[in-house]
Amino acid sequence: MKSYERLLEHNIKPSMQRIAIMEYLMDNPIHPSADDIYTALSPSMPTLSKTTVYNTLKLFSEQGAALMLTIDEKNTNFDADTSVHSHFLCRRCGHIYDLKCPEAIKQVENVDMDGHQVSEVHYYYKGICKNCLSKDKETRID
Amino acid sequence: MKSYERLLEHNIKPSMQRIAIMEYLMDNPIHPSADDIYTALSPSMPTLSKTTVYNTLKLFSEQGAALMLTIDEKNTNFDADTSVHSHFLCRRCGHIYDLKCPEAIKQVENVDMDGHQVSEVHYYYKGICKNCLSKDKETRID
DNA sequence: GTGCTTGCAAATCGTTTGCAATAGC
DNA sequence: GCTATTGCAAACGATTTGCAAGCAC
Repeated sequence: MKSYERLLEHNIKPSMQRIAIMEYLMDNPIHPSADDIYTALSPSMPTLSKTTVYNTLKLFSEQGAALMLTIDEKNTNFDADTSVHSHFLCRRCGHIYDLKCPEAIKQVENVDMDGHQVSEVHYYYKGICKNCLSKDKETRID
Repeated sequence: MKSYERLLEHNIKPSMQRIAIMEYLMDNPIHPSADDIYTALSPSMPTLSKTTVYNTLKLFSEQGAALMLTIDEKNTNFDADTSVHSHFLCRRCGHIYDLKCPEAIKQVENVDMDGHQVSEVHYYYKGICKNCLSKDKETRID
């Protein structure tokens, strides 16, 4: 069970709840919010509380086991993929896409940060996603 | 008066409140929150309401006259400098620093965005700032 | 049984909404 | 006078807190 090992790797003591939340994050790379996770797990874990979801996600991000994304002004979103990559938020449909981090950027970390010690990097892009763009084309009257 | 012209440039009809808020943003490039701005202006504008500050900042960011930063999970911060640059948040003191956007990154926009139409770019770094680092050194017992 | 984890209910707080009062052309 | 802007009070909603109960070693 991958999620279990993932917790150990990040010095997080496993519990039923923690395993379930990590598993959900790893199996559903859709950048869910705390509420999304609670709603998804609640049916199969009726005693799960939202507080536990919040506590657990906070723990994960502190331990580096998940990324806390603040790309969407309305919600905090979570990502089990902690490798260096960028995110794109569609202003129309609200989806968050993963983007390869452009090669040019990868070199940049820890270089020329003006003396600050960097431990987290977030590259956010916002606009209209290609799916919403193509819907525009379909319905346009030329 | 610079802030007045700035509003016109972005098709924002000037008003006392809008001018004051833009002026505060331009004169205080400390990435204030809505509440910071309200608190700062309130003494000299006793009838100013927080609602107006929120409405105005929303308008500014929609019109491209200011950036809405979501680097800090707790607060939304605003920046009158809309040129391409990065931000660094110190986890210890909470300050947000402007950073030159590394040359390598500047080229990247609108390139290889996987077909998505990008209208906003946010580069966020988090960690411990150089000032907090040097305080650590002073008090360390070697 | 000690300490960590969980979960409920209540509180918090930044932000938004509804709507009436006001200002500007 | 008509339209946009402002501001108050109330609502909202995501997240946090206090604390009691449960679990694990």
